[in-house]
Amino acid sequence: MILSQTEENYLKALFHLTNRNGEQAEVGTNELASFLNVKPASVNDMLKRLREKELVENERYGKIFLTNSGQKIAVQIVRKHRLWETFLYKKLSFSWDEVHEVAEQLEHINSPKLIEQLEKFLDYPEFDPHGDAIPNAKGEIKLQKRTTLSEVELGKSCKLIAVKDSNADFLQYVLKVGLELGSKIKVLNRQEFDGSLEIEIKKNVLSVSQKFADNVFVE
Amino acid sequence: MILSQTEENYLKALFHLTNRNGEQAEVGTNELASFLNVKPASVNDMLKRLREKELVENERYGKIFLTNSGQKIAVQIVRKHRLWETFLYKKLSFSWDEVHEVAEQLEHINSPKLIEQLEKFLDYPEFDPHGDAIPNAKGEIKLQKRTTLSEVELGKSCKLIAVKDSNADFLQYVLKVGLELGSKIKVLNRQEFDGSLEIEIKKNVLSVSQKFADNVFVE
DNA sequence: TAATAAAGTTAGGTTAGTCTAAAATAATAA
DNA sequence: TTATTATTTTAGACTAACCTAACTTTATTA
Ligand SMILES: [Mn+2]
Ligand SMILES: [Mn+2]
Ligand SMILES: [Mn+2]
Ligand SMILES: [Mn+2]
Repeated sequence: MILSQTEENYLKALFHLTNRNGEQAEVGTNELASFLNVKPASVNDMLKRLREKELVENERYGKIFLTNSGQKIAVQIVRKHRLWETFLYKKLSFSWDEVHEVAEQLEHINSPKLIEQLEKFLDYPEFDPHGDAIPNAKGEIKLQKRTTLSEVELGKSCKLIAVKDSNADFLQYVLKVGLELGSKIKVLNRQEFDGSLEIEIKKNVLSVSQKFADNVFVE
Repeated sequence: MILSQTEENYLKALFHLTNRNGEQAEVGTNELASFLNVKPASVNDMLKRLREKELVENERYGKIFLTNSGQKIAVQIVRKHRLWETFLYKKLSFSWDEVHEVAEQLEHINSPKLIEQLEKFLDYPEFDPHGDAIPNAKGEIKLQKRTTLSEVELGKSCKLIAVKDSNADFLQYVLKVGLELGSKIKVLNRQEFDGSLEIEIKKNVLSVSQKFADNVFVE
C-alpha cells in the first residue's frame, strides 16, 4: 500500500501517543490534533480515510487505535527515522539536536533496499543517538523499561539511557549541563512546590526543572 | 523560498529540457507535459504559479524559460540528485541502474547541512555513477563537450564518458554488452536504414540500435 | 439531576495539483 | 491563401489535506 507522507505522519503520531513509555494509552481526536498541529476537524477527515484503508479503528466519539497493519507500518517509519538519525549522527557529524528534524523528512523515503543497506552500512545499530531502540526489519523493538528522572526516589542513583528527541534546545541544554547517554545521576532533593530536582552529576550539584526531568529517561 | 516537490520537479525538468547536451533548446507546454507525464493543461496551471514566483518566464503561446533564480534552484536539485546517486552507488552497494529512482526522492530533502556533509563524506566527487558532472555548492557545473555515440564518424574510436540515467533496463544492458564508464569504443559500420551501429569493444564486435547509441555519450 | 464544560463531529470552504473537453491561436500544407 | 493540423489555453471538475463555525455528544461539576 502506498501512503502519503501525511498519512504516514498520522500513523506514526498514533503509534507514539498510544505507546507512552511502554504503557498503552488512550488517544482522542483533540490530542492527536494538537500533537500534529492541525485542527480536530482535519483529524476527523483523515481518520475516515485511514479507517477505509483499515489502518485505524475508532467508533463515533470513541478512542482511536491502530490496526495490526497500521501498527506495522508505523513501526517501519520509526525504524527508518531512527536509522537515519544514526546515520546523520555517526557518519555526517550532525549533533544530536540536529538529527531529528532532517530524519522527519528522510523517514518518508520509500525504498526497502535503501533501508536494508543503510542498516548494514551502520553495522546494525541497536539505539539511535537519543537512546531509543531501533526496530529490526521484522518490526520487533527491544522494549526498555525506562522511568523518567522525575519519578526517581530521593537519594537514589540512576543512569541516563534516553532523552526526548524532538526539542533541539532541550537537547543542547542536556549536553551543556554535562549529561550524555550513560551518565550517572543522583537525585538529591525534590522541591515540592514546582517539582524541580537537585541532582548530582560527576560531583557537580545542579537544579533542573520538572519539565526537564520529565524528558530524561533513566533506569 | 520553500517549494513543493512538484514545483521542484517542474524546474528540474525545464533545466534538463532547455539544456540538451550543452546546447540551448526551446521548450513548449506539450513537451514539458509529456516529459513529466501530466497533461498540457496541468502544465499551464503550474507555469502560472511559477511565473508568479518569478522562477519561469513565458509569454502566451510562447516558449518557456527559467529565470536566473529558477535556474539556480534547478541546479541545486540536480546537485542533490547526483550526490545522492553517488552515495547510493559508492557507500550502499546500489548498482548504477538502481540509484536514479531513489535519488528522485532524496533530491527533495531540504537540509543545506545534509548536502554539505554528504559531499564531504563522499570526498567531493566530480561525477555521478552515470558520468554526469556534479554541480558544486555555488552551482557551477563542469561542462563536458560530449557527443552521442550515434554521431561518431565511421572508423573512429572514442571513450564512453556518460550514459542517460533514467532507464534501468538500458543501464543493465550497457553493462551486459561489456561497457562501463571509460570503455573504448570503435565504430565500424552504420546501417543506413535503421541507424544501427556495428561497434568494437575489447575485440568484440556487436551491433547496437540507433536508440542505444543515442543514449551513450562519448568524447 | 441539571447546568456547564470538554471533546468530537458535520457542513461548507480553500488551495495545490491534477484531469477532460472545448476553444483559441500558431504552424504547416494544399 | 485557405484549409488542416498541431500547440496552447481556458473552463469546469475532482481529490487530498487543511480550515472555521456551528452543532452534537459525552464528561464533569454544582
Ligand atoms: Mn527523532
Ligand atoms: Mn514525519
Ligand atoms: Mn539520475
Ligand atoms: Mn524529483
